[in-house]
Amino acid sequence: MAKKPPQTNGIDVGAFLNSVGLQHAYRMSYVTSAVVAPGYDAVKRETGLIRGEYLLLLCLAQEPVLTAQDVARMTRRPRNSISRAVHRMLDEGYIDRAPDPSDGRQARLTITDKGRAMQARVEAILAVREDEVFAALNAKDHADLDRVLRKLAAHASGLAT
Amino acid sequence: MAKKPPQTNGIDVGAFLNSVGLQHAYRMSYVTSAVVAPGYDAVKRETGLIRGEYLLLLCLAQEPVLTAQDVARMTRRPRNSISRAVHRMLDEGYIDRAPDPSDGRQARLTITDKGRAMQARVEAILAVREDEVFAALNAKDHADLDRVLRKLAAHASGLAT
DNA sequence: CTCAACTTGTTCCATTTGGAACAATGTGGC
DNA sequence: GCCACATTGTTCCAAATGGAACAAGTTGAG
Repeated sequence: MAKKPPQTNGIDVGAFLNSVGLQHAYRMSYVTSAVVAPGYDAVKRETGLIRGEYLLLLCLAQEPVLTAQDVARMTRRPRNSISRAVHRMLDEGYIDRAPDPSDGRQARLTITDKGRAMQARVEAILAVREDEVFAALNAKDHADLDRVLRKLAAHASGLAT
Repeated sequence: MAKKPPQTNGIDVGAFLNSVGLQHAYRMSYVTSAVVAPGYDAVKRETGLIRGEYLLLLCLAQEPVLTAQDVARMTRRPRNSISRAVHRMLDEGYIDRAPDPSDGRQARLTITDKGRAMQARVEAILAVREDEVFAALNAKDHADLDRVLRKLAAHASGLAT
């Protein structure tokens, strides 16, 4: 089944993207949209979780203990979004929260088994779309992209929010 | 003035990003956030334009004539967002609209001189943040990233919305 | 020609989003 | 010890967002 060509009124989106004045940002943003937005929609449709919520689970699946603030910084999302997500994930039993004995302001968040199961489900959903988009790359492309993105992510994490 | 290290409670965001299970998507999304979100905020603060609005201008700066639908596809944004943007940009005198004589449903959008001036201003604002983030890359990184992103963008433009 | 199916642009509405202010707690200079 | 200042998590609220339904227009099969 042939794919409909990405043309509209003679506008070729791919060609357009290759002529934008900004260096990489627009193209990167476009590709990100193509991966993240449909993945986000699929996760929401299939699990009911919204972005801040599954990001919280993904973070807690990587690090055993985090504060809400940690998650906010790791995901570059505002604190109040994470705060809401924490409450909903607590209600669902996907995470636990315990006051930090050494700092009364913050709470230590951990993922539950139920939460870990949901996180695995979410990652599987996200991986489908991701694989579709990155299927265009060969081994060298993958390696190069990986190298550059690691460098960029490390650098960007030091920049102001 | 030294930059505060990107650490919080022992969580190194850069290291975290390099351990995420998803292949490229999360890192790419993170870097995109680091470029696009602050750029978006800066544009909004300095010009009052929101995302759909300046994307519309950027598109029209590249292609002399577009329909609202073209812009929606090029930017992967819903049509109603573009519709709103068109009305506001018309009110501001940044674009013109003329009915398409060959198809009564659609309208031909073009950018005005005033719009082009604003678009240049927006691109300058966006470039500042972009340069900051991509400053971490050397010439080979740039070339590799460019090559891979072009490939990805071309491929993604053929995928479903 | 006719009618069903489709496309464009729009409005309506519920949800998501994030800035700002806030209380509670911790920190550091003196 | 005390007090100004910073930090965490929260609530409130206005704005942005995107799905759904819609009218107007176009297309194509028969």
